Amino acid sequence: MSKKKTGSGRIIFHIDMNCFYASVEMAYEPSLKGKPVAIAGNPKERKGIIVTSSYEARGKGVKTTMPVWQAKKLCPNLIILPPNFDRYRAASKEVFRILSEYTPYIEPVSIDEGYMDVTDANWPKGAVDLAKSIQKRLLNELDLPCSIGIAPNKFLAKMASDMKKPLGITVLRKRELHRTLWPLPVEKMHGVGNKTAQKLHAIGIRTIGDLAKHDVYELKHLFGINGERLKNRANGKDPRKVDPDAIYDFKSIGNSQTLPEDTTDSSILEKLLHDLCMKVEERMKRKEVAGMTIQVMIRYDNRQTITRSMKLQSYVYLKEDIFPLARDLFYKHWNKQPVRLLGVTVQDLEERQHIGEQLNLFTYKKAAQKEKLYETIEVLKEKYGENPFKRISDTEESKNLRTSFQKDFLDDYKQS
DNA sequence: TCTGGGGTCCTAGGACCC
DNA sequence: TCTGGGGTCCTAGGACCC
Repeated sequence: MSKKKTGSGRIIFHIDMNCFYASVEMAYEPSLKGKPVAIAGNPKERKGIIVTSSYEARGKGVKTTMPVWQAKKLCPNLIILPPNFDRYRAASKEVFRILSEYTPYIEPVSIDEGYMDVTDANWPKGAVDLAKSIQKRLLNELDLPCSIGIAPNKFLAKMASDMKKPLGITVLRKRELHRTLWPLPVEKMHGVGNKTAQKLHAIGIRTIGDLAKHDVYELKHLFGINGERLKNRANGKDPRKVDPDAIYDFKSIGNSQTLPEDTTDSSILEKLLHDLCMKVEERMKRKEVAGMTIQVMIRYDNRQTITRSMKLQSYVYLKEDIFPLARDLFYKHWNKQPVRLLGVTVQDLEERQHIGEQLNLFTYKKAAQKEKLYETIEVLKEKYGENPFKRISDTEESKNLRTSFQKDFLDDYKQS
């Protein structure tokens, strides 16, 4: 239903949990309330940056991504807690469970924010009252504060939720944009980061209002398709629907890690690469997906970062498949300089049941043209049953078989 | 003793095909 | 005698967000 709705007359909420990680810790340990609290990693492992902080800490100048030592200088009595992601995930689940009692049209955007299309929510007292009810329940039942933006589309709702924190409820109406949205500096706009802000300033655009009125051709020339989109949003236009299924089609799963210290020791690097592949496998198994592209990221001691990727001939999700490929990619492109961070990502994800069939169809169809491959298929069938291509890499032996099969197959296929 | 880790989307160039 | 133009796929990198 929500997907079919057109741009007119929708009521969209953006729910933004205030200082989410810090608030969850305070709900868990109420004695922390009213104190400057920050969530940060361990500085000894070079993960010591502020992830989130309470308003008390922010008041002293503590900001996200700031190194811990700097934050402590600004706020000596800052209480630093290590992140507890399981706890945050559990809290997030509770939040969305409560939201889903109001409407099924919910699109989670991240662990601590989401959109709701409440156009058809049955709430006779109106949107503001509905927002109050949601806010009150999250606070009473979970001890978690949130801000809510109410607007006719996602962009405006997002901007609205940002305007009053904590515990704000803000309505953004289209006809009032000239006094609500347009006076804001353009860098406050969602989608405008540092680089874009610089470029906009260079052509004389300082406020969102300036952007709303600017020549669309110049914007397109400078920013491509994004230029037109930014102008539209500045004018309160955003056609994106609230899509409850958006969370189900992810495009990639990756893990990366900064080393405790920069190194050129290949045994350390290989071990890290291996651990990363294990984590990726674990997450892919949990989500029951597989992917077709492997990407390795290398960040050097000077913070220069490269990514190198490889498209495969079949879907993978097992560490035994991912690791050798990731290792090859790494050694092929590593320039032997000290490494600061490594990352492994699998892209082009598909649900595993779904691709099982695809893979079979593909292999059978092509193989039928190739006499030589019949032999291989027979061997595989003998060993692994009628469906040899579906999942044959669970043992070392079958993995080798499959790899050589693929290689032969591709060579032949290319010649044909 | 500077700057984590999880993502998405867009662009641009080269290879290759017709 | 020389070389168009469209389309897709793959790869790398950049900008942005939380």
